[in-house]
Amino acid sequence: MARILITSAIPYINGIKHLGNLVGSQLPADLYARYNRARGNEVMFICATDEHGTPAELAAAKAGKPVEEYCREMHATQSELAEGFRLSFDHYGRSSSERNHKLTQHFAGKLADAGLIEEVLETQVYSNADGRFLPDRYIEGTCPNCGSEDARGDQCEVCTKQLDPTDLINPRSAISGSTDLEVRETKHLYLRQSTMRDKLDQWIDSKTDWPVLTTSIAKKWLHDGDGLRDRGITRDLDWGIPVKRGTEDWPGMEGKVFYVWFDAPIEYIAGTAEWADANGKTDADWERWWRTDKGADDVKYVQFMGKDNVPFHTLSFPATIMGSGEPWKLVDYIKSFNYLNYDGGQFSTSKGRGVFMDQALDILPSDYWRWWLLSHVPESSDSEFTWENFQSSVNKDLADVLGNFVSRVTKFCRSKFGEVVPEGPAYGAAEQAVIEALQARLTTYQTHMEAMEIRKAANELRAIWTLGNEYLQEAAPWSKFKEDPEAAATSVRFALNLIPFYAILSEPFIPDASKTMLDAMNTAPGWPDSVVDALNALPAGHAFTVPEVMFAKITDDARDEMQTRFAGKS
RNA sequence: GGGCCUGUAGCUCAGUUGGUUAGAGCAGAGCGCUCAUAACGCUUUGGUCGUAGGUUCGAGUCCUACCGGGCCUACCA
Repeated sequence: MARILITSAIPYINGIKHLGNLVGSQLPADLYARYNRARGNEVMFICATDEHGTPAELAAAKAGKPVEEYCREMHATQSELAEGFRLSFDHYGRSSSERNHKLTQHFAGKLADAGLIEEVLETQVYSNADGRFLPDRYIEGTCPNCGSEDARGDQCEVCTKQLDPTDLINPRSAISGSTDLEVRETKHLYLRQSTMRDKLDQWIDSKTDWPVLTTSIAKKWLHDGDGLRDRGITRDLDWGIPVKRGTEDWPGMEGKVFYVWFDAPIEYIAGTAEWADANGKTDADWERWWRTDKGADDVKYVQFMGKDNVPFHTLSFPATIMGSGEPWKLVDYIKSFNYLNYDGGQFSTSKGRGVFMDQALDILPSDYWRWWLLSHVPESSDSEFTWENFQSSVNKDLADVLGNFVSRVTKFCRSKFGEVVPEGPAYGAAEQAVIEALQARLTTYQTHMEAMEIRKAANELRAIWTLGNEYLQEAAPWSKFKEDPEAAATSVRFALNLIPFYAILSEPFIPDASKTMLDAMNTAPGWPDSVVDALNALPAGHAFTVPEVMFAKITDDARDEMQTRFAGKS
């Protein structure tokens, strides 16, 4: 039995996430977690909300709430939505937790002890009206290059020229519009990750099986220009983890907090500690996942994330781990994803364009979304959500191929034999042929799931469902029944046995439907290590019930209505 | 500007280290079945693999240029 540690990139706190966010990390991570649990592996699956940073403060201010209260409420909301999508986290933590405070400060202390922290005096733009330092992109003004009036402090979107905030003509705060800005000196801590470049480079080179998307981004950062640059890990903000060196104050850093990208990945570890706290476990119980000196040697650690998160997970976080000099677990595999677009463009929170997690669950059950999203997950390039495609997948794959299979088998049995598994002679050549086909496809399915080739796994699963319909067509128990009811009974018994088999294989993709199938068949088997045994599991005389329609189809009218509703406003 | 990814049938995508007639699902056409959510099964029509060159006995697969789409570019997270 293997031990698998799984983390999903932690979603930012400032609002409800859209389907693109969901499919880019949490959903595939959940698929992998469910699969590994089903195979009998010991799984620790951690996610959390990422709560610090300027946008969180601004979102709270906009909502008219103290930032702490805002984050607590949004965490509750996101937790609820995660449950709605059946994301099976062992713990859904918060980066603002006490555990993360302690651990982040601990890492900073260790890095400082190792000589990897440098204090840097820099100048930044301060807004008197807003009472805060402004990140570069929160400063707007006229572009000195093209004259556009909405250039940002980091780059002009019109002419794409890279800018420095002080380049802007008539600079103003993007938050308040105030022009009462001044340049102030402020001291910050930098992580000297440039000194670890060669070590990180070798480490990345050793990961030959990682997706190209992952390694190419890491390589770019390692070798672009002068190579990996040092990175500021503190900010002048109120909301965040106070800068401390371990448990000691850090002279000169009073009133400053750690930068969200320093503390966010540490929350993976802290979140596991939160799990222990929440479940009456000891420190040893979470440390055996993270400390190679305390039992984590045999752990396989897999991270899931969108491509925008790759630099932090391939470079900054490993630099933190390695630089600490302590035996923390490093990631073994990074599965990264491209973006999901929406109907010919991008999802847009501000324009209300696209489907957000809460809306999705209002419209249709989570299994519908899970199936479409996972079977179209943007693995090799950006992919696109269209309502036609969604409707076709749901109606064809779920309703027609799987749902209708369950329906036709159970209803036929009920009308001819009652709601019990009929007997009939032993399986013959026809059944044997199906068993062999299933065994081959099951092996392929497992290979894809283990390799996290999600689209291919979904295709294989669909092909496994199709085998049931092919069998029925060939066996035609409705014809046999007229001359040889016993032979028909065997066919029906075999087909009924396929239902729990399908339920188990499908569970990582569509957990609710899986449960419906198992409940209807009144059974709860484990993973089918042997297809023959699995298809003999339900004996003659076993009672079952005919389930309700498992997947209602999406009509053209409903589809058109949703397409209009979520088109957004320009 | 630089880097990376991507362009294969109407649509969504597979195509392992270059090797005989380029595959799947959906959509379309035909046939069959009638147990089932007018569902299912079988057969079948669609592609000079973005364009132009090059390497090779042989290229969707490697190289170059160009065209199109996307992402990243370190103070949004």
